Amino acid sequence: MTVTINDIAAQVGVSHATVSRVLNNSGYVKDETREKVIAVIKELNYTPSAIARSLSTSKTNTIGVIVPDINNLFFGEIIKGITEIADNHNLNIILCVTDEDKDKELKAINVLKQQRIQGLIITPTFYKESTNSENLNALKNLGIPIILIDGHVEYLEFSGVFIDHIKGAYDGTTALIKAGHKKIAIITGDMKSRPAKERLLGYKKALQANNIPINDEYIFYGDYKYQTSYEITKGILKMDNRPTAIFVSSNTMTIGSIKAFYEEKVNIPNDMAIIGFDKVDIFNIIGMNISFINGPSIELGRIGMNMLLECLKSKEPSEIKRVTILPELILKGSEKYIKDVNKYKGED
Amino acid sequence: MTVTINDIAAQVGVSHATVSRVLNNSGYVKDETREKVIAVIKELNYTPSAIARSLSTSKTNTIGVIVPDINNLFFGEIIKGITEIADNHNLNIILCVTDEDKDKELKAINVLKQQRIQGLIITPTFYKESTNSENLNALKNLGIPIILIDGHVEYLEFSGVFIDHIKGAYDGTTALIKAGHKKIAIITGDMKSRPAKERLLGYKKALQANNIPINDEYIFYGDYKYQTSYEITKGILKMDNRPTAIFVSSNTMTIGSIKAFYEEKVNIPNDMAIIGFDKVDIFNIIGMNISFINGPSIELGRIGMNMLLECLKSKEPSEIKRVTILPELILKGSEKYIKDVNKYKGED
DNA sequence: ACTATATGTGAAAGCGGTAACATATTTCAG
DNA sequence: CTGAAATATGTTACCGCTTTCACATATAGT
Repeated sequence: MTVTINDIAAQVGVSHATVSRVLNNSGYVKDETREKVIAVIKELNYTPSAIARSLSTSKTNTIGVIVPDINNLFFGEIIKGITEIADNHNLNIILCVTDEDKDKELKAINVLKQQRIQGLIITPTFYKESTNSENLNALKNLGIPIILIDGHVEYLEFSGVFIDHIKGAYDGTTALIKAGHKKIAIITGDMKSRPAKERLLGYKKALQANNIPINDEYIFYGDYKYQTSYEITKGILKMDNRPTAIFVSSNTMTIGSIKAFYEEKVNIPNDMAIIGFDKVDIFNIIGMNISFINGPSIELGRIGMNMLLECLKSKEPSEIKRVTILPELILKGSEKYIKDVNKYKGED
Repeated sequence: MTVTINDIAAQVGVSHATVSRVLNNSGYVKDETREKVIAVIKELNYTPSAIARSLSTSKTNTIGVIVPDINNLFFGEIIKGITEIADNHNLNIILCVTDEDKDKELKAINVLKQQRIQGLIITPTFYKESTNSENLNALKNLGIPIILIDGHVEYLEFSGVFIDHIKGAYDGTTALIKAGHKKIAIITGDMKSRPAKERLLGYKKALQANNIPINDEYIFYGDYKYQTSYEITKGILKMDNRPTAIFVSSNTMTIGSIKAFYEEKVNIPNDMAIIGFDKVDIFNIIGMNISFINGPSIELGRIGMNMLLECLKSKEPSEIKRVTILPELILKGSEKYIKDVNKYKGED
C-alpha cells in the first residue's frame, strides 16, 4: 500500500541504505545517485515513516502537552508559546485535554507513555487528593523530563514555571487600595488549589501592608466556576456595608461577576470597582476596560518549552529547577475609586 | 532503559509471544501464566510501545485533526465533539493548528503523513488560490479517508459536514425582518471564502422573499477580522440613512461591532438591532443577550468523526458523502425592532 | 490403547527504517 | 604507476512488537 524506502531503492536500483543516506544527509552519496533518489521519492510521493524511524532510533522527537481546558485563553496561549518553540526545534506535539478530569488526565499520561514521548509539559489538573495521587505516580514512573506549568497542584518533585500568585494578588489589591478603596472583597478560587490559596494570601498581605484590617465578611470562597462567582457577586451587591471593590481570583469567575454587574446595572467603576486575575481578552476588546493581573501565558509556554529542551539536551537527570515569573498588572480603569459611591451607599 | 516485552517474558520465564498473547487477549494462555505475566507487567511498570505495535500491525489507531484556530470557541467545540467520539473508539488524535497559515497547514499535513495517521478531519484554512492549491494536492496524496468540517475552501472531492450558511443567514435576516426591520445592513466575511459568499446570498434571498429591495449601501465587505468590523460599524452608526439592524457574518466580527456599539453607547436593541453568525458565548453569559445563528459545532465534530469512522471501517474507498446541517437560530432579543429608534433618527 | 481435538508455548519472519561494518571504486600524492 | 585516503554503495543486525506456524502436551471419544 504505502510506499516504503525499499520501493524507492528498488526503483532507483540502489540499496535501501543509500536511500536512507540521502534521506538523512549522512555518509557518502554520489550527487548523481542522490538526484535520482530524490526524483523517485517525489515521483512516488514517498514520505518516510516516523513510526519506523522512531523504532529504529528509539527517539520519537515528540513531546506531550497536557492541559485542563482548551477553550480558556490562558491555556490557549500557553499552547501557542510551547508550539512556537517546539516548531523551531522540529519537535512534534501531542496535545491532550483533561477537562479538569482526573481520570482523563491519567489516561492521557498513559497514552503519551505508549507513544513514547520524550518529554512532557503539563498543567496538572486539580483534584482533591492533591499530592500523592495515582496521577502523580504515573508522572513519576514516566521516567522522562517533565515540566510543570503553573497548575492547581503542588508537585514539588518536578521542574516548572510558575506564576507568583501572591505577588500578583498583592499588586492587584494594592492597586485597589492606592485608588482609594478600603472595603475590598475577594472572591477566591477553590481553596484546595494552590493558586487560590496564594492569591488569598497576597490579598491579605496587601491589606496588612496598608493597615487595612482584614474583614472576614469580605472574603468569599468560590470555586473557579463563573456561576458561583455570579451568585456571590449578586450577594455582595446586596450587602449592607457593601465593599467598593472586588478582587476576583480567576478569569472565569470574573465573567460571572461581570454578568452580575450587567444584570444589576452596576456601572464599573462608578458603582463598583473590580480587578480580576488572568485576562478575559474580550472585555477589553469591546472596550469594557477591566483591569486584571496578567499571568503572561505565552511566555509561560515559551519558558516551559525551553526548560524542557534543556532537560532533553543534557543526559544526566537535571536537577529540579523552578522558575517563578511575576505577573503583570494591567490597569484599565475598572479599579478606580469613585468617591460618590459611598455617599450614596452610606458609611465609609 | 525502557521495559520491553522481552523483559517481561524473561522475568516470567515464558516467551515474548506468550506475553503478547496476554497483552492482546489472543490465542491460548493458561490462566496461571496470564496472571503471572500481568503481575510482572505491573511490577515492572511496563507499557507496550505504540510505535512498535504500529509498525508491526501497520495500524496506528491515530487520526489527525487540523483546525485554523484553537482559541475560537467554534473550533474548540468541534474538537470536543471529535474527541468525544474518538475516545469511545480508542482512537488517538494528533491535533494541529494552522493559525490560518497556508504553509503551516501544509506542514501539518506532512507531519501527520509521517505519523501515518489513518484518517484526517480538517477545517481547511482559507487562502486565495482557493481550490487546486498545493495543499489540496497534499491532501489528495494522503491516500486516507478525509473528512472536511465546514471551512472556507470548497473541496468538492472530499466528504464532509457542512453548515447551511445560506439557510442560516436567511433565517437570521428573516428574523430581523419579522421583528419589523426594513433597513438591514450586512457585514460580510472575506468574500473569497465560501461561507462569506453563502451568507451574503442568504441575506439577499431573505430580503427578496420579503420584497425588500437590496440596498448596496447596506452591504459592507469585511474580512472576518474584528477590527475591520469595528470600523465598519462605526461608519454605519454615522450614516445618514442608517440601518436599524446589522447582520454580522462571523463571531469575531460580532465582537468588533459590539465594541463599536459599546464605545458609542449604542444600546442593543433600542438603538440598533444585531444578529451575528456563530455564537460568542460570553456575551450571552454576561447577559448581553445577543441573538445569533448557531452552527452546532460540537455536533459538527461528532458527525464528522462518525463519518470518518465509517470510512475507516469499510475497506473499499467510500464514495463522497456530504452532510449539510441546518444552523439554529437563537434569539435573545438583540434582533428586536424598537419603533422609537426611527422617530429619533428621522425617516422610516 | 489410539486416534481426534483442544490447549499452551516457542521459533521465526516481518513491519520500515537506521547504523555499524564490509566491500568496492575513485582520486590523488609521491 | 602504485597504494593509501576518500568516496560510494551494499550487507546485515536490530529497534519492540504481532502474528503465523509448528510442535508439544492434554483431554476426550470410541
